[in-house]
Amino acid sequence: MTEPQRTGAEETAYAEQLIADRRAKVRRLREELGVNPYGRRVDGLVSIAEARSHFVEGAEGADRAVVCTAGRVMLHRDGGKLHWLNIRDLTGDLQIAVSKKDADAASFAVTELTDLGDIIVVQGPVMKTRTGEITVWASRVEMACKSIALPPDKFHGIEDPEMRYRQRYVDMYVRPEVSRTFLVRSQLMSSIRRYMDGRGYLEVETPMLQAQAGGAAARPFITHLNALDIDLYLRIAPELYLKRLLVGGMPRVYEINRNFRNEGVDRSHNPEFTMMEVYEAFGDCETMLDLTEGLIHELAVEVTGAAGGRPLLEFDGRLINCARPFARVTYAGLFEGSVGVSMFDEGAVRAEAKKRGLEGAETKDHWLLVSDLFDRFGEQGIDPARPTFVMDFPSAISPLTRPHEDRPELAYRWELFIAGMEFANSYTELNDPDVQERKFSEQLRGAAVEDATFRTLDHDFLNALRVGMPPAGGLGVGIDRVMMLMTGNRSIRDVIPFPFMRPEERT
RNA sequence: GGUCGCGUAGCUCAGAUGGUAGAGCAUCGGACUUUUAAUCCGCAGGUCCUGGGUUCGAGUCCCAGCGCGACCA
Repeated sequence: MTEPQRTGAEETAYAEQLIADRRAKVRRLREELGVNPYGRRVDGLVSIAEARSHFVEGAEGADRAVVCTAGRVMLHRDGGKLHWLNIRDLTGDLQIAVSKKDADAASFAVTELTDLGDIIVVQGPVMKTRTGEITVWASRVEMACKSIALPPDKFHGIEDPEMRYRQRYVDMYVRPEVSRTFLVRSQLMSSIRRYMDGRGYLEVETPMLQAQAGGAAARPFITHLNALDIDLYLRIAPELYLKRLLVGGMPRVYEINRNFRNEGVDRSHNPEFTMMEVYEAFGDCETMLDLTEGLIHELAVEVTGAAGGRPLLEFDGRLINCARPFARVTYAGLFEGSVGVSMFDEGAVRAEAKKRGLEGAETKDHWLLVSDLFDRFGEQGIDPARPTFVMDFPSAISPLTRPHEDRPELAYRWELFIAGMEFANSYTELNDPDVQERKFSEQLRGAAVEDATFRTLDHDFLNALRVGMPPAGGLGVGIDRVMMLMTGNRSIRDVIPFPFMRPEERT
């Protein structure tokens, strides 16, 4: 580590001067105009979209609708005795004209002290200018909040991706499509819950602080409980607790919440991410497949408006057809097609792994090599433009999954791939406590040294299975990725309002 | 982890071959009652990411580091 770098937290003398200019206007509003630069409660406000909707073609004078609306100042054209402003809220933009003749004197004085980034309240009739722009011809203007921060370029906005994510609150008003994404995300979250609730699934909440981080193969974050002086893990998956609820007698449960994985940060991975997990007693992975296909299809129909037809989502430069049924391929078939050898042939798999320069081609477990090869090359065999279920994963890499009766190397497990990303993962759950215990132990032995510290046998979970869990289907859906697909954003950072960022160093 | 690219005014960006650091927007002062990235006149604004090196001279070339991004493993 060397000297911390200079950051945007420090201001140059010039930036300080620009801010001082803005602070001076705060003072002038107070001292010269007797106006509170930070506003007051306003009743009867309408959104900008609603204000625009009140425009009546041909209406003159008193026939014009008078509205009261508010927004952030995006543009300000000072014409001396006539000011033009463009304001913005979540619903859109609106032009405001403030004429010295038609606005009251206090309002006009406030307008003269209005800068880009301020939030103003405007009242007046809705009309159209001679160039056809819907405009509120202000009779009254109030300062709702004076902004003393320096606004970004009025035309280019913020271009630096880092600053966009760090100052998302600026990014959101500068780029309407950012706010729109979060709006759609919010609506789709409701839709997902409606879909699940409508099918009789109960939404539940299970621990995020766990003494053992189980239910997935991932490195956990470690935290500390002072009261007991013990380390705890942030959960990597809710699976083992949701299954306990099945043991307890809940027939259909789901949880939508954050999981935490101490791994890479890139375009499709955030350290904390939102998953939906679902368990259904007396179901299996086919039950979950129907549920998943229906959900993705329904959401796609909702965002495209393609009622019942073929919802086509534009993503990463291609159209993705979410019409049912989705494609199905087998893991073994995909493996053989992409890698060129049968995954069941250990010798051939090792030879191929060596040829392709994989680590541990001679020493690693056969099925771990298969998994490595599949992750690296197998997914290339999937048509990215078609949602595709990859069926029948190897048992050896699916420790919580029931094996096929007639072919125990294969498990009743599938994953859903769309546009080269994994969207969902589902099992027919293993409910034989003895097989489960054996598989956990095998997995522990196979774990790398650094991972072994996190992998301990969850004895209470095994006890729950001994009490008895009904046969069940289980499902995990990566909600952030669903949102990427549905909103057409290629980066997970664009569907998470505040994605993880390296903390800024301050000197 | 690897490769490539980027880092210059508050913001967005130019700065061939090394030779006094530029524009637009924003700010500040002035003009303007139908503008819409308003326009016009004027002023001001710089740790060229950091450190080292080569050179008479480095924003520019070299080395190292930091940060960000893209692609790849």
